[in-house]
Amino acid sequence: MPHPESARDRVLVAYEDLLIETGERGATLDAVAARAGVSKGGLLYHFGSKDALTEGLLERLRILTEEDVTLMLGAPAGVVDYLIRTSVHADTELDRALIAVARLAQTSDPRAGEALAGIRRRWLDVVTDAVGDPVVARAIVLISDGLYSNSALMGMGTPDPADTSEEGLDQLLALIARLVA
Amino acid sequence: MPHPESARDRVLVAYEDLLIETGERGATLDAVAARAGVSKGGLLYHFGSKDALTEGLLERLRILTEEDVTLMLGAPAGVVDYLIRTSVHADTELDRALIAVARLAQTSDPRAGEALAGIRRRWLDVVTDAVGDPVVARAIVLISDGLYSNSALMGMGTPDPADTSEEGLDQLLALIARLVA
DNA sequence: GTCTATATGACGATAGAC
DNA sequence: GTCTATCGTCATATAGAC
Repeated sequence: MPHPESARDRVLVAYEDLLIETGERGATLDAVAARAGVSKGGLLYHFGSKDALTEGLLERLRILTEEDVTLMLGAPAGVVDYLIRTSVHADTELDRALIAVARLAQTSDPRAGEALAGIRRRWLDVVTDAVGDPVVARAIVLISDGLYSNSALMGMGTPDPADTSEEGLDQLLALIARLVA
Repeated sequence: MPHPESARDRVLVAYEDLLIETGERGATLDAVAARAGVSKGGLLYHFGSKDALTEGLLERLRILTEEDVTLMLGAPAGVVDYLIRTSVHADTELDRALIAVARLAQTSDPRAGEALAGIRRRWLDVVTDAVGDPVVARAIVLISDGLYSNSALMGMGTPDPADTSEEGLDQLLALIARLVA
């Protein structure tokens, strides 16, 4: 975010927050405006419609994804370790944008669904390159999907600590290492 | 469903359909009534409120889950084979109820989230019993979660054919067999 | 750039006829 | 058991002042 204090950016972050906390239903223009500290009219000056607001969020997700892929490719412990460890909700900027867009994807916004599918495809390609075997790569990305789904995407109360704890992830990665070897 | 033609059941199925196709936002009382072929007043005779409608759906999910666990425990090819193969969307009654409830879980209905968490816990227990190793069991259920998430829960366009095809599942199961052995 | 005020429509729910 | 009619509320979006 170039100018985090600008009203436009505050609005985008508020929209993200409300999607995460209350789902699409609660992320109304009124609520977003109140959270961002502007009036509804002020909000609609920056984003001419709710659709434009969503487009802004998708653009933000694209940018954050590119940054993440770069980090993943340069990760000291390797691509797989990076992917799995970042699959549990850690409240990073990417996490938050991803969860927010996931909320939109379920309510039949096709653009949101396509954006998520594209990101997943990107990850799968990187992992396939890293481990060689495409079936193993699929299994790894599916485990990542499962972790994400449980810890962040679905609002299913408290996720299994075995899945989200440092120790649980270590065990999982040891298991995956057996597949890659 | 005891009396599939009764208006009450038609309403419940219509609610499910609309949650799946259009998300929570589109599953309004008006839309559900129209789809079920009754008036809004007629709908509200059977379910006194939208909350009661949701409660009816959750009850239906509970019943279908019990049936599924029974089938899983008696599956000829084993528990793991059954779980993985039924993790891609196959349009069964359970699938549909599960997806519908998942839509509600994301928009902050705590009961829906708890229902899903309970089902997942149930599956994890059964798989842990079957394979012995709890870490392997976690990995298997996570792969199942990932498959579900991609093929049905998230509206992400066309899922990867490698994940949903018979052949793709066979490859995945062969990989899992290496972990269990 | 940001505000208030308002138009327009949809949603959930109630009342009461048949 | 199912209908029509209607109320109150809240959502998106517009118009126009400052």
